[in-house]
Amino acid sequence: MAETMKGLKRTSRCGELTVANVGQTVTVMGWVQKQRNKGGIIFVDMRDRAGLLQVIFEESDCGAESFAKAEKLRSEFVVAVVGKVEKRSGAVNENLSTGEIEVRATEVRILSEAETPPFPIEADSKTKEELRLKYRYLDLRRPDVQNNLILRSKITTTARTFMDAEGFVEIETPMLNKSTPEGARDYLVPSRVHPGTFYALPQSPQIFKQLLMCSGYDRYFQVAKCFRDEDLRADRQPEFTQLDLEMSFVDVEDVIDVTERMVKTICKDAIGLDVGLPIQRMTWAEAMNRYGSDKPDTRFGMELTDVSKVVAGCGFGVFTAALEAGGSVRGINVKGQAEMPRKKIDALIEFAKGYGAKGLAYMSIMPDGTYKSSFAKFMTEEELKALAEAMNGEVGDLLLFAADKTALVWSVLGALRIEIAKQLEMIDNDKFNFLWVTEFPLLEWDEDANRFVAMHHPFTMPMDEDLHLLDTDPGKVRAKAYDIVLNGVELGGGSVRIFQSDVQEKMFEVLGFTKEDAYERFGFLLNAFKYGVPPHAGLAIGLDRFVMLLVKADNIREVIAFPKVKDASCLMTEAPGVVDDIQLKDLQIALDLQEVNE
RNA sequence: GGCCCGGUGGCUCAGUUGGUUAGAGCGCCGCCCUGUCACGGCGGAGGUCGAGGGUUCGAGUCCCUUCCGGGUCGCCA
Repeated sequence: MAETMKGLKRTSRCGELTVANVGQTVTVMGWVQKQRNKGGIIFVDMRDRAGLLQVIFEESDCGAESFAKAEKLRSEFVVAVVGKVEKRSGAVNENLSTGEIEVRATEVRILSEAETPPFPIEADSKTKEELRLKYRYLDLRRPDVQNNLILRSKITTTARTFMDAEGFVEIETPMLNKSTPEGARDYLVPSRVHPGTFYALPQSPQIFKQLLMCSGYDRYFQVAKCFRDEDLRADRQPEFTQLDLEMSFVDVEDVIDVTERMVKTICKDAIGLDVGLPIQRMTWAEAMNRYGSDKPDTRFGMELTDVSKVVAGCGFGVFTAALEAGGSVRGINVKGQAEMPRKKIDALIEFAKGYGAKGLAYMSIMPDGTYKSSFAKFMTEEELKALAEAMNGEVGDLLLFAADKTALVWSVLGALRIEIAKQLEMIDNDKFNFLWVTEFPLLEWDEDANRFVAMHHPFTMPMDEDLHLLDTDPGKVRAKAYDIVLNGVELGGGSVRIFQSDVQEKMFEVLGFTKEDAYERFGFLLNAFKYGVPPHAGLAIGLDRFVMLLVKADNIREVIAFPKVKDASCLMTEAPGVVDDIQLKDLQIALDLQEVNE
């Protein structure tokens, strides 16, 4: 039934034609968006990745055979049309880029017929994501997803061009690697040739790019696919892409400089956004104290205030107990929300509990100047007044407090601050606030493992002025590590790497690795360092998140062609799947599946 | 693993304190229509209410279990 395109050659995309093409005879090919049959005249909207084009069929132009075919056209048929570009004699369609013109068909061929799709192929889809992902090949026809992927392609091209001009060499690193537990779970790939052994897919090209520095490539860049077998989120997929770079003979400033110029170039190219340089910087300590987060959203205020000193010795046991346990009491001031209904406050308390808070203390400054508070009866009028003043509380404000271990207080208020800002629509969606967060702690204490773990990774260089603390007070050591944050989302991060073996050994020691452990896992890197290693540093930017934020998508799946769903499966291919016994036998793998009950 | 939200014709949704034969818009199918573009007119088809069990005279609605999708905490060096 379907016809061939023999003898025809496409002359342009549907959406690319303009008034400049009027008078030309063109051949266009694409999908039928919509057919409108008026009887003696038929309008067909054709669609390709460039946009829509109206084709007009009249029997006097195209002959009886083509007219009969035009009558048969249904949505998503693939057609080739030969015709002449004309200025519309009817009304102009303001909504279309091709709205001033149309193609008067002289011939049509039906290259492929189509069943009615399970959901409409149109922008701003209202269809359930489940269905869209099952038929992703249809969903990918929709103009908004197409625009996202086309923009993504443009961004990687811009990044490559920029990095090339800056003297970076793009080098591919292996997908099949040795597993180095520590950090995220690895995706494992069994080896057939070496039964019982496994490759691991890379969580990042970290070690390889450091080795490339040892090998003298000086400046490395890669659009790198990475894999982490962890649970998904709206901005997290098990496989994702990083704009990954590493540089030799540099320090923090050099990496920040080249990165922010790359980011600026990409933003300008992709969406015409001017990013002012230098990008604002904030130390990790300042970010935590002001925003309760190491990736603060600076598009709105409502910053945290430490009131530990103000409430010290007050009569409210929840506050004093937290302080005695070495924690702190901090609050946020929700301006003008003194009258927030009890029900909404309770919901916020529940929200805080989700982050591990035992509760939230609140205090409203009423219009008559009195305080309505969950803890008023435990405090004197003077204490309440001092607290309100410390919070810059004015009439009409709602003050919310958390008291606990400081890390928990930060996390609770940091999350609460964002939740409230969303509820009260305090966030300007047109803003793109970039921020560098610097001077991260080198280590963090792992309660479960009862030891320090690297906050970034074990090759991160301590700050020069904190080096001496590595022996005496490792928890206080700050690292030459930096994250770039956009609108409260961690866009990327990196660090200066340790290149002196004595510092590296000390680091492993603090992490509780024996020399044998260290060599077992990273021997090739440590050995490489013996043969002349340049000081080096690098960074990686999450490409998927970057694109997501630039197109204002609300999840990362909108900028990935074939994403996985929450449980890391693919609704279209149904991956992961079971494999043949023959394949398993080849790999000498026996399954030992546990019944999942309880 | 925990918590929260959702699942009703192809799509998006409505469905009251449990009560006749489960509705709407869009889409789809047929006929008509020479300037439509959210085309229009006339007619029509299409539903195991995610699945299983229970309560009840009676369940889309209440209860239990389970599957699927989303958000989030844990997790993500």
